[in-house]
Amino acid sequence: MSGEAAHVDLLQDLEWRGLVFQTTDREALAHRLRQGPITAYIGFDPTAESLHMGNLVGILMLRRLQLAGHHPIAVVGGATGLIGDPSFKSQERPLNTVETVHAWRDRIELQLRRFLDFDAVENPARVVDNYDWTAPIGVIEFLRDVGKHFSVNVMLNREAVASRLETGISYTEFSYMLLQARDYLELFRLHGCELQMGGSDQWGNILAGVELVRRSDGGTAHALTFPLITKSDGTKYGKTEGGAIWLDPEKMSVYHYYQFWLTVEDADVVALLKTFTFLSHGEIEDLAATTRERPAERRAQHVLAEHVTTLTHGREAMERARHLSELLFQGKVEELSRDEVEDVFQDVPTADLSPDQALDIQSVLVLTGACPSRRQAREDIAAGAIYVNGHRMSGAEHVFSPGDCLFGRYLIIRRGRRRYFLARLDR
RNA sequence: GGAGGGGUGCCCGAGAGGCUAAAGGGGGCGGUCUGUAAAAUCGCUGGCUUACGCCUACGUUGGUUCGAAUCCAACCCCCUCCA
Repeated sequence: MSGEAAHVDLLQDLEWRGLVFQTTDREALAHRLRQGPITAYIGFDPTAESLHMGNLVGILMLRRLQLAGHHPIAVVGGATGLIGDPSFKSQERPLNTVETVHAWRDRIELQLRRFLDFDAVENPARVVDNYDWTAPIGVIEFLRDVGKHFSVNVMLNREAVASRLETGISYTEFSYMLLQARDYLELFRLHGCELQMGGSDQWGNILAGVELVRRSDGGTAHALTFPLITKSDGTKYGKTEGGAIWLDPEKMSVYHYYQFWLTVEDADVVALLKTFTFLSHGEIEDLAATTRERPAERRAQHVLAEHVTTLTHGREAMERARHLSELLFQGKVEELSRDEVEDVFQDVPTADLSPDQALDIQSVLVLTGACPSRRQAREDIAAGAIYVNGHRMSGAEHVFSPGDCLFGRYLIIRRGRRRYFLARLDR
């Protein structure tokens, strides 16, 4: 990653990228940032076993901050993850067990470590767990030292909690804000942390921390939120195709991750480049112009997919995904070499079939997961949606012989324009 | 506690004894067109079956009927109003 961002004013860069939604006193924050390195944090609660693309925005915010010479802290919510953030949630969440949350926390910490530089001489990144300072506090101490600074009246008026007043909210989740506020205070005291960032849904929680720092220690703490990412039409990303865009390759293969970024709409691609890459303003403007003038080229999408996939999974994995994409969408599938099939199809749903198994096309489609049922398989074939080894299938009764298979083993199945599946015959 | 209204397929929502695997939307999946885009347009959208057909499905359990999503009873949830 090039560090050209260092030459640009950080706040202005963030604003240009559309990454600033709200801040506490903007001038005060800008002034503080100009004075010299600041310590800032973002929290990540373990609510799943992996982080997703929404979290990536925050991770990259920390990275941008670090590139600009500041000190980033990533907080994993080993404590807050046990409580549950009610912000803008319509329903109370079930409590996960301590074992589950802490297992998730460990995985998430490993993910976070990929994105930040922990060996920087001047400003190494840090990962800390709020469980470390939250678990030891006694109830009485907590209620006296933290609780006394909060007005329930104010908390009830927060937009983030408003919807829950109708459906109900437990005391547990209602307390969440105090824990997060105390995190900020703790980091302010321990590391001189003066800025907390987060998604716009975190504004209330962050402000609670800002106020606690002021009331408790008379300190000045800043807040900055970034907008939650949505498509140009206002809908959420990853709603289709089985949900979230996960950063963990076990949960979403590198190929599918690469494909997600590659197939992004023209209307969204520039905003995504700004949010998810470290490309300079000039580079992004060039790509925007290319998208406008020669959209069919999809330059911006290619650059986006390459950058974000490399960032998340490393260069080698990205190149494999790109290679697979090229083979599947440009090359002739039947021209693949044997090694390429083995190497590159790792990320595609695969069914291993024993030689004595029936190889009629309907069974093969169901076994590979290409079609949910034999009935659907027949319909898909009739609709012309099924290709095997590059040839569109027309008969629903076809039975494959080893001779139909690439290298006597492989049936490369494509459903529709771009979904691939592999059937592999055991030997 | 009392009085009403309601629970239908992935979601919303019609249906009010046979013509209902259940209108219409949305979503999803495909075809065409394209640029692995958007928009448009067409088709499919419970399972098994070449097909006739069979099975499973309208909150749950029973019942009435040749036949029930539709009628009856009990039960479980949800909403509104009254106390």
